[in-house]
Amino acid sequence: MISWNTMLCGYASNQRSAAAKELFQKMPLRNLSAWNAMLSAESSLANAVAFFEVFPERDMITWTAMLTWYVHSRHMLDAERMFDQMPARDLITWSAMLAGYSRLGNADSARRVFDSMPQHNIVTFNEMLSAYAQAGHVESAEALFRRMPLQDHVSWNSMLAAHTQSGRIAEAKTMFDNMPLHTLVSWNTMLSGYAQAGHTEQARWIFRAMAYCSLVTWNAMLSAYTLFGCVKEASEIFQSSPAKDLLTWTALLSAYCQAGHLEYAKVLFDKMPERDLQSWTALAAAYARHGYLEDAHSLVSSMPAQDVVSHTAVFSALSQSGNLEAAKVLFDQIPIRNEVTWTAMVAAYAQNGHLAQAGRLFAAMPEKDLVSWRTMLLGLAENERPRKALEGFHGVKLAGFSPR
RNA sequence: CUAGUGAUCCUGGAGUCG
Repeated sequence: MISWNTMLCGYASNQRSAAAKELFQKMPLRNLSAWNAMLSAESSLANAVAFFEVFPERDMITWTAMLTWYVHSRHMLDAERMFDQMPARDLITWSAMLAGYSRLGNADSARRVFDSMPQHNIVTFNEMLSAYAQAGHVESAEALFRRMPLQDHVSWNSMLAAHTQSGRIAEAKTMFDNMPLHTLVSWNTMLSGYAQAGHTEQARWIFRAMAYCSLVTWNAMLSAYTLFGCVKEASEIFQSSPAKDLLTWTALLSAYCQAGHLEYAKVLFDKMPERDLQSWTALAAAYARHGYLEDAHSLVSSMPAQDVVSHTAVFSALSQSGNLEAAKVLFDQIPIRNEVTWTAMVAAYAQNGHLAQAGRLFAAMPEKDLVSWRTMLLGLAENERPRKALEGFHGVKLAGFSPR
């Protein structure tokens, strides 16, 4: 029984869901542990939901595994629903919820969960740390890092990533040099930190210096090139990488898209062994950005699902095409909007000289970030409203951003 | 650090300026 379950988990961690299913069905008898392992090994949220429905019995692990499916799919409302419905919760259940808000960069909700949970352990501290990092609150992350009762390699790596992801590459380097232990993740973090900061040479150097690497390493090196439109180098990395996953393919796809090689992009897209929302969006956005709005629309309508990003990608291309009327119509039609969507609409109004409309929309935005402020202020400045722009500049500080 | 199921760290898609 134990060895069956061990094999099942092996498939689960290799994402070999079909093999897991086959094994599960061949098992002479299946206990609850086997069912739970199979739940985690499912291939998609939809399959997991269906499988969860047919469980003969459920324990806390079953519920938490299902909740984790929702968390990984970023469906926090469903996760909350699970959390409320389940008969009992333990620290891991709480921790899974915290992880969900952490990934979304929602530091307030994360903090609320963190403060409500019955106890803390190293994992929950790490999750809260990472929530601050994700939200860009590096100082809070540092404070927590120092305050935690002990730090393990995950804490160090999270803190390291907090620095690289906020562009503090010098601090990251110092931290890296002073860490008690370097794991593969630490190396990968530094590699992609240099890559994102545009220090491609340094990234390359690390890549060569690494004794062991993983698919993540290859993908990080790939995106060091795709980020800056180096199609040639990117495809060389792609060719030489020993394994490829969805991220590998999508990274190369977006390199082609960025460089405007739409025909290559399409060929690659058709060759991809699997696609998800992000790969669909990359191609659709490229079509839209290069003026092929029809193709973008037809691609989008054949997509299996849509989210804020895919909607916004097509919308923002339309809003930049000069057709303000069509943009207004689409803006109202989009089922989900976020600050990016709103900002695109504000920019479109401003660029067409409709400052009053832009201002009204800006005031009505549910969330404003630094980019939205900059868009509004530059809109005012470019339309020769220096005084209003200055007033707005004051508002940026009031909103708690540091203006640049 | 070494025997079975659930939680935390690194890689891909959209907006402004650059």
